[in-house]
Amino acid sequence: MTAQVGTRLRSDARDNRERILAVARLAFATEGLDVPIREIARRSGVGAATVYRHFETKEALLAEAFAEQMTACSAVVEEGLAAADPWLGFRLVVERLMEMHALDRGFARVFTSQVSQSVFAADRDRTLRMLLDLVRRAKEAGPLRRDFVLEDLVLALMANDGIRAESPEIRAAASRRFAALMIQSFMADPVPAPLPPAVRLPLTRG
Amino acid sequence: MTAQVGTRLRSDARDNRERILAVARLAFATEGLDVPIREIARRSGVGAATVYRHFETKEALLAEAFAEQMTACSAVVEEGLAAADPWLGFRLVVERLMEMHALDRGFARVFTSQVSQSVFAADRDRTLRMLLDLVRRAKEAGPLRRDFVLEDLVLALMANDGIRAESPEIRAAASRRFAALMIQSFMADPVPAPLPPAVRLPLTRG
DNA sequence: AGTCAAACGGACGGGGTGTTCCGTTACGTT
DNA sequence: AACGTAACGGAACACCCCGTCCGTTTGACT
Repeated sequence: MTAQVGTRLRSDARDNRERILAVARLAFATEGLDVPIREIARRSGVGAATVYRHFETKEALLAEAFAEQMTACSAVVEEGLAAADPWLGFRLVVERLMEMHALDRGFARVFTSQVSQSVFAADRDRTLRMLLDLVRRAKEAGPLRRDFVLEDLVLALMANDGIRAESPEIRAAASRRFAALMIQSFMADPVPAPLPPAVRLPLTRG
Repeated sequence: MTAQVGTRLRSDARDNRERILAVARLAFATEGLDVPIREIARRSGVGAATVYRHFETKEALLAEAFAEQMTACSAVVEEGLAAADPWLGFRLVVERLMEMHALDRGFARVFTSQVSQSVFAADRDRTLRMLLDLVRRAKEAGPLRRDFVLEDLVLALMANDGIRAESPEIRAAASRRFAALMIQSFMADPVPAPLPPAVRLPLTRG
């Protein structure tokens, strides 16, 4: 059973727990969700059993590892809601969410995972529902196209997750340009705006 | 070693080879690249060794299975090049490529795979290079934004691959809407156009 | 220092995958 | 019909994964 948060842990246990979480966050962010538990244990300097003593299953570890990312998403949405101009707030949310997802492969994946039973679905849906108000206001204010639906943002986020690159830096750059393009497409009366720099993907050198 | 194409195969061998290819194409298209070779062998009614006798490695099987999809891509681009209006041609290419990728998870994945050594990279790059002319003409004609680069299409295709859904139908519908959005964002002087219907993704029911 | 339960980690079982070995089958030719 | 070989397929190999068991270590408290 997962150790209770309220329960006093032995000092070594508490240290191990936090070290495992830190290692897991980094590993999942940079390498994706399929990093083996054993590998996380190895990098944490513990045995595999110790990881399982602290986290019932791999999904439990994922849930805890991404908890702060999840709340960071909520924070971004709240920031967007607080903006004076709803369209600016909406843009900010799109840009920030996509950047977060670009910098954390693992989180991006679980955020858009389709499994409704997932531990993340509830939090994600709450975050997205908060956005509904911002969307409504951005439509009323004019700049957001009327036929935009929340699912379009989900679509854009899933699409953003599809962007792969050799390094987090390149992926972030590609994601920035992608976000700018998507925002263009969400505008009711688009005024062409300059885009972030294009990225050089490992394709035709021509 | 993979059986030579020119070499006369025994009738049963030839039958098996084509059955394996057909099964592999369907499996990779509907279930993705990680369908086990064993499973493909089982569905083909042969042993695993028989698959390996016809295809040196799994990647070789992938290459051959997606060969016709690869040429279909070239055909789409040529169709686009042949269009009288380069912008219409460009739109057609984007829409058709994205639809193809939405209907074939496996092909989508290998087409945008970053491994330059990949057997697909050469064909893909040749196809993309053909597009350069269409892009240039679409820019000169006016509708395509001047700061568009070919990498943006690759970006869009990778993004399209990120769209996941429960069924191929839903994925295709989502992809259609996504393609329309991307095309909007590629326009130099966007005139808001109606979008294909929104998709109901398994998220907030609100 | 002594004690004891909490915490640990190496080894294990069960399952999966790509690929190969080798004894068996069956096609095609005489 | 007989025969040689191309082709076959089940079993095996090597590797990796998740999750658990159990004998050993170690922190905390007296």
